[in-house]
Amino acid sequence: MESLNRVTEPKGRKRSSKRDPEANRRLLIKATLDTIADIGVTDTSVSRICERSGLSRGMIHLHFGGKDNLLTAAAQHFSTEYYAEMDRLADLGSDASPEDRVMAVIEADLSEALLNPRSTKIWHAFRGIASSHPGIARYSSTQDPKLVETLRRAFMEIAQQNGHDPNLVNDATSGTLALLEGMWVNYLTDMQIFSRRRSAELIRRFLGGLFPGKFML
Amino acid sequence: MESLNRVTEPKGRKRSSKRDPEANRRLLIKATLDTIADIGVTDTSVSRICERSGLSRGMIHLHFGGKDNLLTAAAQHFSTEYYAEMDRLADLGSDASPEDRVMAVIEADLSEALLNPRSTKIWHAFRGIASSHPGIARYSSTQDPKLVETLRRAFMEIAQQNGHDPNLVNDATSGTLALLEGMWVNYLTDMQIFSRRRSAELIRRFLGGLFPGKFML
DNA sequence: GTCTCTAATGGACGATCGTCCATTTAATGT
DNA sequence: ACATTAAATGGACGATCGTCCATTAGAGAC
Repeated sequence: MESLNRVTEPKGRKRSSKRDPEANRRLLIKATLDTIADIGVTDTSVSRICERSGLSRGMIHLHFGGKDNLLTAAAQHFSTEYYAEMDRLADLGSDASPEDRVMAVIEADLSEALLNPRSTKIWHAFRGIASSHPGIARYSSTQDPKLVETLRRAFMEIAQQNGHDPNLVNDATSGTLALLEGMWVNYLTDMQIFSRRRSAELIRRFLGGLFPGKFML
Repeated sequence: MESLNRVTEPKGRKRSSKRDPEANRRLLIKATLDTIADIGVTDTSVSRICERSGLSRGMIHLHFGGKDNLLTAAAQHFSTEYYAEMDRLADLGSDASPEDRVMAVIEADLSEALLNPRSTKIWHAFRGIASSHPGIARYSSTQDPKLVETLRRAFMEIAQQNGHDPNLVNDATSGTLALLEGMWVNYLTDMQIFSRRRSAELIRRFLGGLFPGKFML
């Protein structure tokens, strides 16, 4: 964001310990997400966010201009963080086999780092209000272009070894994302019963059927 | 509900045209669901529900004892209606082939009767607040026992013709429901792009991979 | 008609909502 | 040390929230 690196800033110190607007901005966003995960969007009010962050009530209007903008910023932050973590977990080098790369995405999406009580609650809360909140809808899509491209490229490599029809790659990509979506819902519905391993193996099995001879255990 | 059929009631007349508590109950539930679909759960207030139903503000407390109970009743009603319509659309006789029965469920779930703007918005709105609203969580599951059993039975018949491992049936059932879940999300995210036909064919393709020789076009 | 009982009304109520701003506090420049 | 500027505070404000209840209206029973 902040494009100018203030030349007056000495050493590597982060400003001067107090009065850090940027840190407070982030603190508010974090408090918002935590509150949503704890008590739900419906009960997430300005007062509640402030009391959790330890900041005063005026800060939201000061830094975001209103509650709606804070919510949108929180949704954007959450989405960005999610895909950044996905990149970190699933980005094997391009020397890895396409099957391994696909499975890396699946296992990353089902890992505790991405799929946990906090993130599922936040994710579904945002999705639930997205229809009536255009600003949030922009960040509640599961079809991140980069992730889609990663999957598509991998499936393409697998498919062109044999002679499959062109829609196969599209279907494999959409189907994989849809299956993962379903797994998140299963996790939200009953976290006790849910098994990350079984979920990953289920998806592998579906892909194995789609690409005979591939995705075997 | 009303266990006694008041003997004094003449003919088939519905009470006496005015003063119909049961109708008002249903009217309130319908107004609640419509409001949620229109402006979202967050903005769905007692006042808004009443103004839409044309009834007075006291009715909610009178018939449901509070807003929370009304919301829960609305979620239950919606869920019941959904599965009733699913039954109506997908219940081929048991003389139909298991493949046809599975595809009937899939096509029903993707039909305009079940998958439309109103129902997707309501469904995801309820799911979004389910985590912080135990009463609603009970009706936001996608794993309706009867529907699961229908699919499981059909996949069982398909599987036991060949000699597959026992987990195949469970995986096929869970996977089909997960894929449908993902399709609903796709529909919510972008209704313009969504295609019912392509979605159904995608799921069929995945099942075709799982059961070689079956689910062919 | 009168009595009885319940459905239904609509406003009162305190609590809380989100917004906004006068004021205070802290850091920087001179 | 003082002036300047930005960050941060916390309470005032009107609007709206959900609940509750005194009251009115309507439909049998007698």
